[in-house]
Formats: sequence, structure tokens, C-alpha cells
Amino acid sequence: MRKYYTITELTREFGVSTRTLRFYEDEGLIQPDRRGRTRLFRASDRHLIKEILRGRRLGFTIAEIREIIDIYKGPPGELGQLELMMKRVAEKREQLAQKRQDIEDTLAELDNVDEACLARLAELRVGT
Amino acid sequence: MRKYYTITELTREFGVSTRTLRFYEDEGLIQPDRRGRTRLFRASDRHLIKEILRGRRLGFTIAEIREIIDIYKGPPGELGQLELMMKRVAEKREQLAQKRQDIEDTLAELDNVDEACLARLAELRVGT
DNA sequence: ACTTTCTTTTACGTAAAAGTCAATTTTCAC
DNA sequence: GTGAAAATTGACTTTTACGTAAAAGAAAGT
Repeated sequence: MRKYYTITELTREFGVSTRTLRFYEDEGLIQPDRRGRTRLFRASDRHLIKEILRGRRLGFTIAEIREIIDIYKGPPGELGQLELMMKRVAEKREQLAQKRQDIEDTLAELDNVDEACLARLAELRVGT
Repeated sequence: MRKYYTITELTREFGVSTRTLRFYEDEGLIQPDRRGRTRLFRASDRHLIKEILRGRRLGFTIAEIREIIDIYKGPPGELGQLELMMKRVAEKREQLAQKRQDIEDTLAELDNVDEACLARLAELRVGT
């Protein structure tokens, strides 16, 4: 396993700019090590970036992504905290379920469009 | 069936502001009728708004939502247009498939968190 | 040592998607 | 037909998520 990734390695891998990764650091989403002033990204940072971009693709804001990441950071020991955590997990699950439903609905409509296209194509072939 | 909806009826139904609906009109996503200057929304506008908000929840930009809506507007007659249309449908389908995968991945991670929480709860109950 | 390529910080800029405010109409209920 | 409530336009503001540019320090190949 590699110890560290440079910032440009990661920008290339994920197709984002250095500005973006620094922005995520400013926002507290990742905390790369430093050698002097230079950032050194660990595998865990790389993994976090993956999750951030996943959230971004799903239209979550940075604040929402932070919520998700905070959830991942591991369940705390105390009882009250645990219950709060599970409530948050349930909330996120609902949001995701809504998005999934939205996707299915949209796909269904695209199916209709596709069928209409194919029907029209068939007509053209027969020579309407 | 109702003939028309007022703007505030729709803002209440969908939880958006009048500004938002007017913005969508400016962007050409909806074209409500007018009685004088007052907007009168038809069922078709209402349906379009639903689709816009669905796209918004999925993190599509207005431009991308416009693409989807343009697709819905029905397949044109000409052959070249039909092929272009079907290509666009395929593209959207891919985007949606990616989002769906992202959702499944995220849900899977939430499952892990949930399990960890439950495990910790069990420990607490036994009296660690 | 020298150049090239990275990387850093700081700071200002910007596009998208509305929010907010003000000043007028318009509509509706009575 | 009048007064309150709702709707309109237009201009300006805000927030989010970065982009961009400048100025300078560090690393790496030759």
C-alpha cells in the first residue's frame, strides 16, 4: 500500500481541481498530513474524497455531505449519542429513498419516450 | 378536472416560492397562460413543475433539467432528430444509473453504521 | 545550478438558483 | 365599488461551490 498521494495525483484520478480539494480541506471534510506546507493525502483522505464526490453527484450540499461524513466517523460510546446517530442515519436513508424513487420515476418516463421513438421509427420504415 | 391553478396554490402544494416559479418561467421551463398579467397554471404546468423539482432533488442543474424536459416534449418526426433524441435518452439513462449506484453505495455504508450502532447498544445493555 | 513543474497562500471573481424588497397593479369578497 | 389580499415586475442581494490570478516557496529532472 502507498503511503501518500500528492494533490495532483488525486485531482487527476478524480477529475477535480486542486482548488476543489483545498476547498474541501477548508471546509473540514478532509485533513491531509503536511510535510512542511505541502499536503500529503493518505488512503483515508482518498476514500473520503470518493464519498464527497458521490454525495456531490447526488446533489447533496457540502453541509449535507459533512453530515454524512460525520456519521461515518464512527459511532460514539455514549447512549444518547448513539440514539442521535441512529436518528440521523434514518433521516439520510429517507432522503436517499426519495432520490431513488425520483430516479425510478424519471427512468420510467424515459422508457416511454424511447418507446415513442421506436414506434415512430417503425412507422418511418414502413414508409408513412 | 380543474382548469387552472393560481401561483400560490402551487407554491403551497410544492413548498416553493413564487419567485421560484417565475424563475422557472423566465428560464422557459414552464409557460403558464395569462389572464391580463396574472399567471394561470394548467395541469400540464403543474406536472412540469413536479418534474423540475424531481430533477432538482437529484442534483440536476436547470440546464440539465431543461434537457430532460425537452426530451419529454415528444419525439419529432424526422429520422435524424429521432436518432439524436434516442442518444440523449441513453445519456440521461447513464447519468441516472450512476446516481442510482451512488445511492446503493451510500445506503450500504449507512447499513454498516447502523450495525455498529446496534452492536454498541447491545454491549451497553449487557453492561460493558 | 538551472529550469520546469508543483505546490502554497491570499484574495478577489463568478455562475447558478433563488431570496428579498419596493413599488405597482389586479383580483376577490363583500 | 371599495378595501384587503394577492400578484406583478424589476432591481438588488445572498449563498454555494468553486474559478482564477498573483506571488512565492519547494522538488525534481538534466
